[in-house]
Amino acid sequence: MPELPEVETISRGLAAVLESRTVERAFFKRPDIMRKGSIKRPGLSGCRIDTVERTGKNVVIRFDNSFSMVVNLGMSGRLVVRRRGEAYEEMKRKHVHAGLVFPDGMELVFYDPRRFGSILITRSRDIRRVLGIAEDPFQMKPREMQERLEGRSASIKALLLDQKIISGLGNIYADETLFDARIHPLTPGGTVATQARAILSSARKILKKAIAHGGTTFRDYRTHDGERGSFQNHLAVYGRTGEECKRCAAGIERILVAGRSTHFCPRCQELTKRRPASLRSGNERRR
DNA sequence: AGCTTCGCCTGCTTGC
DNA sequence: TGCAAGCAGGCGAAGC
Repeated sequence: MPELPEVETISRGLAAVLESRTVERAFFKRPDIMRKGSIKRPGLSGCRIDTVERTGKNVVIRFDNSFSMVVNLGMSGRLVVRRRGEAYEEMKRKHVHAGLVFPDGMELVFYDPRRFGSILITRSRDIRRVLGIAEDPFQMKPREMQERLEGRSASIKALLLDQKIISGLGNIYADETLFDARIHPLTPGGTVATQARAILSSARKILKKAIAHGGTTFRDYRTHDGERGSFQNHLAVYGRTGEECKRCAAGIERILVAGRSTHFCPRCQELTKRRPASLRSGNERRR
């Protein structure tokens, strides 16, 4: 489940290994992993990798011929650099969907068993615009975040997961952010618009810490080296259903919000103010 | 348009 | 032990 910290970790690792390398050839084995709007047959042979960076939850590899390869890892996707053919010793061949081969015998492999991931090749430099996603928590101004929340009746959890509102957060870090900000996940976005600054600052704090730990590995996520992250040992609520809240010792609860399992402390993140019925969403009932 | 649910996909876990 | 059902979830599509 690569979210911003995991993708940042992968991108940094790849940047160190790939930047200034020349591509011998590229391969794309499964057409269905290519995102719609992607350039179909990009000429990547012989071009050089300028930079590897992160945009939202995407790894962006920029080439010197103005092409960019945008990789979304979905939830089980991995990008690993290995000696040619070696990737298959640890990963099933049928799940390797694309890759870049380099002249010195190394290759970058895109592996994704669940195939929720995708690849987009574009000539545009504005990746966020091509993907239709918003700034991430490090880029977004509190004022902008506030405007995006104002008048919204959807739960703050659903809005934090919406990459068009703010990018980079997934299920884990949305829960962790709301715990830190002491906001109940079912709170309608509009009612916490004025807390935009606090939400952003919580998100940044959590994300920074997670990046410092190399991200969170529950099962699938690995760095470009195949290493695990360690932030799962520092999570306050995610995956801790029934365990004690680290702040108040109440039992962490798990409910379904926006179709996602959602973890929170019922005491620290109380749904306090009663809002007008017109703002109340239909599924505030706990399931 | 806003909001919510669904379905894609595989592999691990749970329960009978 | 074996097998089916349940679950995980990013994201786009469909439905309300």
